[in-house]
Amino acid sequence: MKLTEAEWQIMNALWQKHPATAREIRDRLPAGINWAYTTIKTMLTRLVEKQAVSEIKQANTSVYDPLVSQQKARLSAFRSLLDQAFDGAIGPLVHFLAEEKQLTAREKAELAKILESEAQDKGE
Amino acid sequence: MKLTEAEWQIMNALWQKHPATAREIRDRLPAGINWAYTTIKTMLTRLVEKQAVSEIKQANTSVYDPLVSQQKARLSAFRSLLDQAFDGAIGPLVHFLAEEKQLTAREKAELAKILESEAQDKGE
DNA sequence: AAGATTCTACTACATCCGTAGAAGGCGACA
DNA sequence: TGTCGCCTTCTACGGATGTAGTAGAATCTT
Repeated sequence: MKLTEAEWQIMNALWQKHPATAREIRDRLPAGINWAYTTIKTMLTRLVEKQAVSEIKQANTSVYDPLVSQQKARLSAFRSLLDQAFDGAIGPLVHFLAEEKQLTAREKAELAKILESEAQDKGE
Repeated sequence: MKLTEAEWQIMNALWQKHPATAREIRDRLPAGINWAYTTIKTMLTRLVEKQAVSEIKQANTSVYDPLVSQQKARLSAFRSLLDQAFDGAIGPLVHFLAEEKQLTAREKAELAKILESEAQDKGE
């Protein structure tokens, strides 16, 4: 399930709270995004075709629900990034993160802490 | 510098070893990608327009060099992913990685180890 | 110097993506 | 019952993207 940039916006709004109508989604889009109502509808239609969301008509108004979980969409995006930009492996990503001055030490520490405790839990 | 999927393929081949000619790039693309020579050229032209690579003509053949480093391209892709799929923050990504069963404990541990030593080095 | 090979520049074209207008249906309300 | 406001579906359109063919120039090979 590959989402486009605009579709991510919609999905993000939908995951936030659902089911939701097109208008609700629109109101929940980040400030700065001011799409016409019909634009939202168009994208919802496409997402329904893609089976990323479901649509049910209540009276004359459609309400939408995500069919793919945020977790799943994130995984897919994450894997794509890995494949495309990091040789498909965690190793190069780690390397990159370590090198990357633009991530603060705090961010790195946070990342490290959680991952470490996780790894211990599971053992390996 | 936003690269498309196909452009990443080209850039990956180019970063691997450069300068390189179109033909060399072509030969270095992952098995499974079998683009026509002219397809490579088209994309190189577009990358030159975008100023992602430079082109110098040696005799009648162009040789190409990356103008954006792999590190920079990676950063940009990483940030995009963060913004698009993880609320622009490391936190949610961490959360995701921790939850994600599909990353092995080994991968997580590896990630954690490097990040931790990094964070300590730098202090914050 | 003819022929084969290889390169470049230009053009093409289907599909996807972002974005939205137009037109018509329906319930609320004066 | 006319019309206001919101909803829906259908249609559109320019630009980006993936993919490549064609034609002619340059170079190698005998």
